[in-house]
Amino acid sequence: MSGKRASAIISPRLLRQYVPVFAALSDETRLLLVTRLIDGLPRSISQLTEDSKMSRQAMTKHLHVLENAGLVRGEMAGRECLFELEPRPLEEIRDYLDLVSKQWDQALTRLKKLVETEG
Amino acid sequence: MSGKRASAIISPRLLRQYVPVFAALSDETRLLLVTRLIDGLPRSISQLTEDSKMSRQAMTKHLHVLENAGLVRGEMAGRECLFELEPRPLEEIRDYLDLVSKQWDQALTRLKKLVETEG
DNA sequence: GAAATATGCAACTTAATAGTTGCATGTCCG
DNA sequence: CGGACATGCAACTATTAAGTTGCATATTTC
Repeated sequence: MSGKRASAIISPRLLRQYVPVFAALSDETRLLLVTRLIDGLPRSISQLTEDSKMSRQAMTKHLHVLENAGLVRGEMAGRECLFELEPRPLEEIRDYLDLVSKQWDQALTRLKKLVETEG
Repeated sequence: MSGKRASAIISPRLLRQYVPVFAALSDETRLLLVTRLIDGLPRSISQLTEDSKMSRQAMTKHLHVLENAGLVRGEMAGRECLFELEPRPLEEIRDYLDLVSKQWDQALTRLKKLVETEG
């Protein structure tokens, strides 16, 4: 019963999958897009561009970055392209960050114990 | 009792603070650095460079990116500079992602109800 | 069918990022 | 003190990202 060292190792292979997701979220415009699509309602590119100071093409590029990271999904509906949120990747990196956080806490506890034992 | 719409709005001002953190994590080398420092033990730049195929200067730059995002803290100790993890920003964006995730679930529930009512 | 709307594609500019190399400085150890 | 080690600073290159403009195409709507 000597304290389970649950330190589930995070494989580099898995880490690599997170990179494009973090990259997609490392931009204010795209973070705003995500929080805007949070209500589950699909929106067209024009709609999403409307109250922005950016060109439609710039917004389109941002949406493609999000789409390539799997964070949104666009579907043609007539002449417009409707985008909606895809929460899976968000949940994955949240779980990753949660794991890191928990491992950090475990590590601190372990280090503390070590000091007590030695001191 | 018509279903609390707890949709705590996420302020753009707050969102902006997350950008550099996500940016710092949008690189494989830096993600590896974070997971390596997760055990709480400070490590010198040389140590962190050792089993990498990268130059020391490149690694130094990566560490500075992490440091500017508040994710690590470096301190001089004699002739070497020891870096250790600083988990606060990680926890903050985890909480943000958790909020997004929860709002998404709420939104889905709401939409579902709406369909039931109308149908 | 013509006008208005929504989008896609391509070329281009500008700025930022990742990486390199070379050299200078400071610290430890014999 | 002198050599080895650890780091800092600066200049330079190459690649990628963000944004623009212009034009082509498809779809509504009247």
